[in-house]
Formats: sequence, structure tokens, C-alpha cells
Amino acid sequence: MTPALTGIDAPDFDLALTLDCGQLFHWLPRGKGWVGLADRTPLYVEMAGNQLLVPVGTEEIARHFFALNHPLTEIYGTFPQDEAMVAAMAYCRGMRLVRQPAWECLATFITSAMKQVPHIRQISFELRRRYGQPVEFAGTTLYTYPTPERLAECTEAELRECKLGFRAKNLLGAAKMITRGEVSLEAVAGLNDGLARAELCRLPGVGEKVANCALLFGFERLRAFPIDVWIERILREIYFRKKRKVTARRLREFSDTYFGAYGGYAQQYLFHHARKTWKLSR
DNA sequence: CTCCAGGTTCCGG
DNA sequence: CCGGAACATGGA
Repeated sequence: MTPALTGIDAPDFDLALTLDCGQLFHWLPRGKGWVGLADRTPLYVEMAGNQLLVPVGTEEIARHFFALNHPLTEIYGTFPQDEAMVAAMAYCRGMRLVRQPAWECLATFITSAMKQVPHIRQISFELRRRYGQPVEFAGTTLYTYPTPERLAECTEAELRECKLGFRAKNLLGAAKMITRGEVSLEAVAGLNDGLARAELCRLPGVGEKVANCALLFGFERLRAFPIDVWIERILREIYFRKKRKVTARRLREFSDTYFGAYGGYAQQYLFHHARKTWKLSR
């Protein structure tokens, strides 16, 4: 049933936080840990002290996927040390931004527009179950995220059955453009942040925010700073308190510089902290 | 029943 | 460039 496990060093790593902060949408609790896919590789993961337990033979894949080599201490040192960041840092210490497959990440965030996290998970599981590839693992069946080629074969009506709503047209359109080679994610990977973002924004359903999520979580552009409704609230209520008529452009210019070289990390810390602590008092 | 959710796109000042 | 509105669906 359960595969043989082996431990790998994982200092400064909070697995639960990393899986629960809204960057991944298909991992499931299992026993003392979680199961999920790192691209095509099924993993069971569990913390044991400063070690991460993973199936024998998947050590390198797990190390890479969970970005255990991101220099967290150095990253924290680049954060602005204001009150909000200090609080978010304390709350989220050990959270890592994992290395997601580019298409899986991009597609998932196309389907995330105006949806709550549980809905995004629901959509992800449904797309995987219908159009992904089954992978047997530890007595259960996991499903890979469907390729652009497979999704491009679907009709919009079929995708709507996955509760996508108006996002179905966008996901289908993006899958088709990528399948036809009109946009190449391999090429995007070779562009600088600005050009990469512009290229991604050519896809339907991909605007500034979704492109930045893809860059941050799928292309390891750790400076990318997605501004969603939560981050916008934080910026307006904390960093622009009492300021009149703060435009979206102004928020973007501020966040692009203020949070530094690892702005994406700062963003995710602020995002998760606010979501977990503000929600209770509303 | 009403409101809103990890937005994008289009349209009129 | 900026603010509004439409767009689907489900949970609170």
C-alpha cells in the first residue's frame, strides 16, 4: 500500500503551510501527510522533524518540486521590514513557493478567475479526472493535469460541464493557441519578465494577474507580484491608508519596487496571512 | 434571497 | 489612462 519512505533534509520548511497557502490545488491529506503529483510523479510526503519523508527514489524530484534550495533566510532579508511584512513573515515562516509545471499552473489560474479556492480545487480535480492521465499510487488513483493538446480537443460545452462557467472559453482558447504553437511556453521561459508577461497575456483569459501567477509559480520568476482582490485590499488598507484615488497602475508601480527581488514570496506571505487572519474578524 | 469569490475584456468619458 | 459592467457558479 504505502511505498517505502526515505528522509531528505528540509530545514526551514513548513510542508502544511506550503500545501495550504493557495498555490497548489490538488493535494489531499493522507495519514500523517499528503498525496499529490509533482507533474507526472506521484508523491506521498510527510514531515518528520527537519526531514521530509518521500517515497524511495523520488528524493531529487521532491527536493526540486518543493524548492528546498530556495534560500529562505536570504529571501527574508530582502523583504521590507515593515509591520505587515514582519507579521506575515512570522505567521508564514517556512512556506516555500514550489516549482509547478508551467502549463498546469497557467491553466489552473485561468480557471481561478473570480472563484474561491475550494471551487478552484473542484475544477482542477474534475478536469484531471476527465481529461488527465490516471496514475495508480498507494492504492488510489491520481490524475495528471490534462495537456493543452487534450483540452484543445474538447468542446466548450464539455469543459463547461467541469463547472468552468465563462472560463471554459478561455481555457479552451489558451489550450488551442498553445497546441497550434501560436504561443510557446518553452519560448516564454527564455524571455525576461516583462516580455514573458506580455507573451502570456496574448492568451485568452490571461491578464496581468493570471500572467503574474503563472510567472511566479510556474516559471520561478520570484519577483512577479500578482495583485488579486486580497492583495489589493492589503495594499490599500496598509500601504496606502487614507490616500485618495489610488489607481491600479499606482499599486502596481509601488509593489514592483517596494517588495524587492523576491516580491513574489512577499506577496504570497501577505496573501496567506491576510486570508487566514482577516477572514475571522469579518 | 443576496452577496462575493486569487479577473479579463470591452466600452464610454 | 480610468471607472463600470458583463460574465457563470457555488457557498456563506
